[in-house]
Amino acid sequence: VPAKPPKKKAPKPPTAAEIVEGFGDRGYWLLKSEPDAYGLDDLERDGKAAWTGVRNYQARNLMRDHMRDGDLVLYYHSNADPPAVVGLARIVGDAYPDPLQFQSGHKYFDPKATKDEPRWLLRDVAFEARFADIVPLADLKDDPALEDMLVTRRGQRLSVQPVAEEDFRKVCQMAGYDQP
DNA sequence: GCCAACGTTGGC
DNA sequence: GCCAACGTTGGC
Repeated sequence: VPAKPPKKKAPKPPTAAEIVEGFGDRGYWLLKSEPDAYGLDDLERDGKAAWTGVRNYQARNLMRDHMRDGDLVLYYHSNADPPAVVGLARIVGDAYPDPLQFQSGHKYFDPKATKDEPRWLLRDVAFEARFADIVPLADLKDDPALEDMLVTRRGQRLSVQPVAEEDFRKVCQMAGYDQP
């Protein structure tokens, strides 16, 4: 009888669903935004913004089913130099339909969405803080403690990612930001 | 600008 | 339900 192949030691990194399961009273997230499109500067100026334009089902489901009022957000600049977590935001209120899905001709128009059966939802997001020291993606990848963060994983494109509380705290620490 | 890694679409 | 083609994301 051939021996069983040795058990692979490689521990499977947690999925988004598993990270969400670990949430307590408050959830933690990472939201990606391109600074040229809507950066932390814009959110600071506006104070609060509707997080429009999410057109990915997994991201939508996370926003709809698992985000809660008061959850905290790592604000991440993608397509930036360097890509980095640049500050904090906060989820405000409940999910509601993304109005852009109904605007014919808009980039985010969805012909299959109706007001009775909207397809895309969003949340409002409020400015919370700007990090004195941004935390580049490269630094997140360099830290073994953060290897379970979705954003550090190869090929991960989700623009709405749950973050484990300990990872959230660690990133704040790296940013020189005292407990939110 | 390149391109790997995805997600979506649509023919069959 | 399969899967090739296509479009997008986003680091590098």
